[in-house]
Amino acid sequence: MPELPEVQTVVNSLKSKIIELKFYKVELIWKRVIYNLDNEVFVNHILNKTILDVYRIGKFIVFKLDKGMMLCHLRMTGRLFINNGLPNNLKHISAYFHLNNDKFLIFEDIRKFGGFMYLNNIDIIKKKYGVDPTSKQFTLSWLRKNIKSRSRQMKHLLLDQSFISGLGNIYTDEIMWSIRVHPQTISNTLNNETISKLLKETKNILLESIKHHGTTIRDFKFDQMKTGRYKNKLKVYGREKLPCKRCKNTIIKTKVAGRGTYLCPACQSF
DNA sequence: TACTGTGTTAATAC
DNA sequence: AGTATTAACACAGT
Repeated sequence: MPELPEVQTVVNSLKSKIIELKFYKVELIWKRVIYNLDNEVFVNHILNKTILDVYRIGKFIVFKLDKGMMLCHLRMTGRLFINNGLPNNLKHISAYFHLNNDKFLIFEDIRKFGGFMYLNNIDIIKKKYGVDPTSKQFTLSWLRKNIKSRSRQMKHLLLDQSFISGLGNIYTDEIMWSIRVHPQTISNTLNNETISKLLKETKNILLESIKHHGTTIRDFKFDQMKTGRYKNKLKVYGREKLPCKRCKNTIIKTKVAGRGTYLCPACQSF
């Protein structure tokens, strides 16, 4: 499931191949693939626009155009890649964009939850989404203040995109394990030392995962079917019934914030 | 056949 | 106001 490192990996894989190009033709196969506008209006906005930059905000891939911007969200199974031609089987292709170098930007999405937006400016997104954990704003003083002023289960809080933008189910479990905090711990009970660890480990885990091109459990692919290697580095996610890599106790799978949650009941005490 | 997982939003409840 | 819970979306996999 694409979270911050996976989205960054897709951005990195697209960037060198798409900058300076234009959308020559757009085909929206899945009719609900545009989140915020009528399909026709969306197409008219991006057609013949030059792509000036590609970057990430939270879990959004942003295509900066010479007027406005196009955002893509992969949700759970979205794959976005450049291809020389169209695939033979269009069954899971939600949309494709014919580029003016005769290649295609293809959006494949088995579950069809992913999609696109066109925006004139980024203010709406900036207002709605929280601090990016790889940005300069993600500091100890910010984290302390905002964790202690809330009374929420830690996993719930970390998953809240309006608080920190970019984390999902895999990395929240990894972060909680690495700082030895039970995911149901209430945020305002964390001490300063633990919050420091949270800051450091969040950055470490995300940057390390980006280095390994993210985590592929099942669906995540980038750049024509390449997979991320961070799965081999996961300490707790997906390790139900296996020994904890720290204390050898058995990892359990439970439900927190409505999500499947992996944890070590011995070193993440509650 | 029925259930699960997964990101996000909307609706609802406390 | 702040927080938690559930359903909905759509589909493959079990």
